[in-house]
Amino acid sequence: MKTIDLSNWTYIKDGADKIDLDKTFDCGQCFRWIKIDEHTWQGAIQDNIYLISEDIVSGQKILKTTASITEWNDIIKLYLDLDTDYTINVPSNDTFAKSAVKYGNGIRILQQDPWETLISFIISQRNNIPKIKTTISKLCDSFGDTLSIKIIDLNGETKVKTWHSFPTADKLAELDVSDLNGIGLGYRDEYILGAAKAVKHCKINLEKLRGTNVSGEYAIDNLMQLNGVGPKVANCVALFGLHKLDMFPIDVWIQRIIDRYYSGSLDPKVYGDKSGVMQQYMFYYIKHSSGR
DNA sequence: TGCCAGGCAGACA
DNA sequence: TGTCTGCATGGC
Repeated sequence: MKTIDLSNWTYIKDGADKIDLDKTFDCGQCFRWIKIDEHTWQGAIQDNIYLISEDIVSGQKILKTTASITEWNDIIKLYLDLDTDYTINVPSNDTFAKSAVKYGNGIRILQQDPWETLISFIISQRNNIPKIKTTISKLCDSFGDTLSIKIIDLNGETKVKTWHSFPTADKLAELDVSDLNGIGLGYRDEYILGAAKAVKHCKINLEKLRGTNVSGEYAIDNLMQLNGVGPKVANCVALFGLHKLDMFPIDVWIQRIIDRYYSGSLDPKVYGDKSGVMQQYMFYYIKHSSGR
């Protein structure tokens, strides 16, 4: 059983100024990270639970984590994408994009599990973010493996908490539509089962699509072979699950921006090979600022 | 109570 | 090829 000792944090200075945890975990790219206090987020990476927190020490921003320094360097730093340069050259007359970059600064595009991302964004269609989170949580509680974590608090008292992993493709592929009643998937239930069977039977290989030698366009063509996966969901999976940072999902919010600020037409290529980062800045900006 | 949500598939012209 | 419509569910 994994133990989290809240009196034993690992302190990280390197890269701390590159990330804003609130923006990163609350910008709509992931749905299972939970804010447990003013500065701390809890989530799972590769079925291990971690806490990550922000703090100020001697006037300098630092990160604190319950992970070991080895886990940080080998797993979490990569997951948070802290080694990637997010510099974007914005055209000088593109005032909306400039504002979005400033407002969204600190968002990192997480290197999430492709399978979880695929199912999460199939669920996302015609749903709002609170509903997406509720539905995914029910799916995990019903069909994920139960993980137990021992938490030692600051008083030395031990509590055991349970957590459910994201259900595997093999697990979901065994199910019938009726098994998904009560999850709240609505008409998406058959899309989920179809995707699970496609992955189980190797009709689509998400790990292969994740390869750096595979283009975003090729990945999207493959993803759209799945019933229930259209251009928007495929772009989100490519960006958030396959880490194709040049993909630019166009949802109702981005389309609203394009209509309002770009006279109905915007070529994401103007933002270079990090246009997906720009897309997320714009999405966060329009949803959270008074500019909406 | 009614509106709407990080869309999609299928029908139709 | 482009446009239109129905779709399950629940948060607000």
